[in-house]
Amino acid sequence: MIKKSNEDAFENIRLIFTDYLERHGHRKTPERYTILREIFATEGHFDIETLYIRMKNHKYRVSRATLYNTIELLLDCNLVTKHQFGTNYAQFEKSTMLKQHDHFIFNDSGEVLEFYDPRVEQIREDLEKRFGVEVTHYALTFYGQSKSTK
Amino acid sequence: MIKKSNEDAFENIRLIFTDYLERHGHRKTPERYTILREIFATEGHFDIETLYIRMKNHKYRVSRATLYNTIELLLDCNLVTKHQFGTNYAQFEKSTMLKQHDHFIFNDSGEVLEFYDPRVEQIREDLEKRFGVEVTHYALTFYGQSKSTK
DNA sequence: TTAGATGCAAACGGTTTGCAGGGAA
DNA sequence: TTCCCTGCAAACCGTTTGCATCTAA
Repeated sequence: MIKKSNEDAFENIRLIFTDYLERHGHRKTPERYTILREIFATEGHFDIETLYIRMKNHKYRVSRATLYNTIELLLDCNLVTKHQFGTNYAQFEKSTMLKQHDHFIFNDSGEVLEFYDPRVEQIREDLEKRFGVEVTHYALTFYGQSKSTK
Repeated sequence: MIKKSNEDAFENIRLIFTDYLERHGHRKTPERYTILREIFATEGHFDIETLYIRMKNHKYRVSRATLYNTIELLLDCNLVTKHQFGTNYAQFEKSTMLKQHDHFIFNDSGEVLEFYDPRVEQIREDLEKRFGVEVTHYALTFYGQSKSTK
């Protein structure tokens, strides 16, 4: 399922996860690696229910409880990022750790566009100085629609 | 409860709401105005449950269903703004329509700081040009903690 | 008079929890 | 062998919905 050219990259992800599990005294169960693999084989954003269905379709025996549990670990070691785009359920995406980006959400379809603007980083730095705080993470999300042709 | 100096401002809010209700053929019920008053007598952010408890304490007979219903109307006429700060429940605040601002959330306490940075507006404009979209609203939220004294 | 609004309680749906059985170490 | 982890199902909790009653228009 994963393209040959991505095998090495995924192997690296695996190692990061393994290292995290070992350092925290967590067991390296097959379920955890299966979930990791499924997530990194997925493009774009996903929610727990979608992931659950997808894994069921792939004939993996997995429970929602384990999905929630494992996602928590993946968030903790920064392999996955969590979003709350104004809906009542959480959405996730695998972290690239390379390309920082923010989101534009289409009001009608919920479709997600990604963009990057370096000025966010400046805002963050000024904020930290102004209030004497330390930013651990942030979310910048725009909502809207295609420009109506006037 | 509302200071004399704010009476005029609130009267103006009332008029905006009345106008909205009339234009949309909605009834001007006492419940709706009571909820409006309670919200505008509140500083900072609130959630539905908190508002419900507060109104019960003030001996107002009100149901959660009506709160959700009325909040929907207040959102629609831009008198109230909705936030989803990563929790699984929504938070709201009365709109000032004057001071645009964004948020910093303390990871531990959930306390909310407000700040303003004009560069967000520039990012928005560039985004609209770049993708040919129209932004209806947005959210910029930073999360973190007080800087550790080194 | 009557259609829209309210209060109440049940239903809904995403997430969390309790627990018996299973498997990594 | 130990006890952490899993699957399952029930519990949880914020939000939505159904319905009988009420009331603004």
